[in-house]
Amino acid sequence: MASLRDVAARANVSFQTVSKVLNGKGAVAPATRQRIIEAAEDIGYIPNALARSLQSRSSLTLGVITVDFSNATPALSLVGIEREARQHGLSVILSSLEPDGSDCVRYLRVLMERRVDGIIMNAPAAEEDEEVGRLLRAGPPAVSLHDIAGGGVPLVTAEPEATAALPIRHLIALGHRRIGVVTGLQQRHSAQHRTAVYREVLAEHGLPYDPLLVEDGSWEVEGGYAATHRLLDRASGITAIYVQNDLMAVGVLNALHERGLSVPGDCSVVGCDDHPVAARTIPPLTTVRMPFADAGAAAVRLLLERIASTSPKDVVLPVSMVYRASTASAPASRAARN
Amino acid sequence: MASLRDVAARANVSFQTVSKVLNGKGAVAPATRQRIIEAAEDIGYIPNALARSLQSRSSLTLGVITVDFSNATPALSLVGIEREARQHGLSVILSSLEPDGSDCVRYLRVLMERRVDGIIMNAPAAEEDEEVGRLLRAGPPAVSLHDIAGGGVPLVTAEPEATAALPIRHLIALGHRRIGVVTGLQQRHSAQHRTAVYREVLAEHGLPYDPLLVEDGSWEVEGGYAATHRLLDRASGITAIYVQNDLMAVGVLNALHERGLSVPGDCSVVGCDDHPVAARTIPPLTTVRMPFADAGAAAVRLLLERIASTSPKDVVLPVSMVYRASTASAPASRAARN
DNA sequence: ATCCCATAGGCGAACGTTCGCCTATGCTGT
DNA sequence: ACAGCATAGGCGAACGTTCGCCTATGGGAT
Repeated sequence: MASLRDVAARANVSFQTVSKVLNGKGAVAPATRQRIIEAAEDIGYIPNALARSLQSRSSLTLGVITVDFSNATPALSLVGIEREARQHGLSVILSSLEPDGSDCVRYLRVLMERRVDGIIMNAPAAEEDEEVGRLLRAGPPAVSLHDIAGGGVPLVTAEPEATAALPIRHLIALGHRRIGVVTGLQQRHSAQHRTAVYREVLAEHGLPYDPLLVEDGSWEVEGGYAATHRLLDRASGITAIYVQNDLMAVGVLNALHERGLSVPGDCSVVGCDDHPVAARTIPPLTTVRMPFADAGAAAVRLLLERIASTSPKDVVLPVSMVYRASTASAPASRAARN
Repeated sequence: MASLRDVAARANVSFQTVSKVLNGKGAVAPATRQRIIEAAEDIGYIPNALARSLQSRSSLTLGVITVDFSNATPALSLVGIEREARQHGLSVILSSLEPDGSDCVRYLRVLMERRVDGIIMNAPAAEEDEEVGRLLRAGPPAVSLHDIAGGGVPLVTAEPEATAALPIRHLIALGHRRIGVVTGLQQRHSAQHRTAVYREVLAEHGLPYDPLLVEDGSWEVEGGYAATHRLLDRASGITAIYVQNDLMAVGVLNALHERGLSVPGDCSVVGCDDHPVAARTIPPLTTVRMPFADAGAAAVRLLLERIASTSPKDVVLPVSMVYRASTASAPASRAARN
């Protein structure tokens, strides 16, 4: 593979002069410049970014550590990150984690060895890992899309209160009083927080909190399906279900359909995320639009600020309700049959 | 940031000896070894992979060029790639493309500058780009998940014939004779090929091909929804629809539901991919299971072979039908109302 | 004719590694 | 007492850049 020296030999100049020309730096005579450019093209010179980074101590690379992105939501964040990084001329090194996040420290180290200019975390599984927190505070500039143990890392989040409060208020306004909840993995802060907000909003409206109405659906379609059956098997009078993501909501709708319950006639369903399929489920799903891709992009911008200066201010992005056909007023007096 | 020299100074040895110890290469006295290891830990030495790669002319990095992976299927391939790469100790540099693939050449060049050890292509938008083909043949070892203009690049694909033939044969066996098709983007080879196989299978069974039964759904939920309405508006007697991916099938099911057509009573639907939601659509979707993640992993393995030797043999992965509730025998004699 | 300065381009050093070769030391066998 | 050899570790070179400084050349002003 050709180097600056090879180009220089062919153009009869020193290799440093070639460097100047190719980077448009120093003063070089037009004729020489032309000769060098032609020589470079002739032998198909391609600069070596490794050597360049070594010397300039900047790799123009971002490291991303992410939860498994088979699911749409982390994939969307990743898309946002990648796109924004690309627009700033940065490459992205991607590391995804085992479900338990146990390999996070190892991959952080790999990123540090590769001298990435910054790190973006989207790995909720590691949100309680103290060692991860330490490394992120000590290592290159970092930004996270979720909590980091010990703090000290700027966060980009979607309004955490509103994310849960909007759909619950919507259901309460429609007259629902017994609202089931299908949660994400309950050890995740986001799931815990959404459930806590659910309780608070109930309390605000003088409604009782019934733990029988809360089931873990583990973020997955099948989890939502199974959780719904468990919920309806053991609790009565449920006229609405708040589902903490749309993927689970697909399972919820299916379970309700299996039980012969109509949505929203017998039971309203509200999801979260505004996943692409949410617009065409049967019925189309009322949900909370989450700015995943925007959050990824915002994380990159925040990271660039952190790299430039050192102002660690968090970013909070707005969420909004998308009203579709899966929610309606609570059935007059009869509860959902179940 | 600490270097080998810093560790060496602290341990009172030459920096090359530190290198030996940290890489477990040369013969070093246990006492010295210990001293060096402690020194390295004390000052928090982290090797510089950039310098290492420069010297060893191997970056332990794979470049991936992918179509936008907001959709589940390319995301799954990417997951497979990343996981397999990780298991081989390789990092992944991710570049996603604009929908038209126009920036492919640019990102290929970036990957070459970064001296990636190999490139994996999953960018159907660039499958006709001659320049991309040239670069891939001339540059570092490459493997692709789709056609490359001019060939010469090993391919990993899912049995292209079976992918379309299985669902069509299934529908014909159920007695369907007028089978609508909702295709992916028609300029994509895979969509073209599936539609061609559809024609062939019809011909095998002595059934006529009616271009009115084929509509472009552009791979997206909304595209599937709109295509279905167009299809049913202009063609009569359709009792089944073959949809070239599950995401569009969600839209198809919704459109049929809107028209008051029951699935599979009035119209059967068969999808493709076995997307996670396919198991819980209403009704659950009969579909073709596509090995996206496996293909990604296989691509990495094939690439490693190519890097080692130079045997460019393609890999073809099996697909299989998943029978669920969206298909049934054709209605006795009456056609679908539409 | 002299001085000055802008322009063009050369050159050494450094970034942090790995690799191969060389040397000093001390131990074994005769 | 000495050849022979294994062991420990030093050292130079190279990987391909960028950067800053230095020098040769030539033209204009005095």
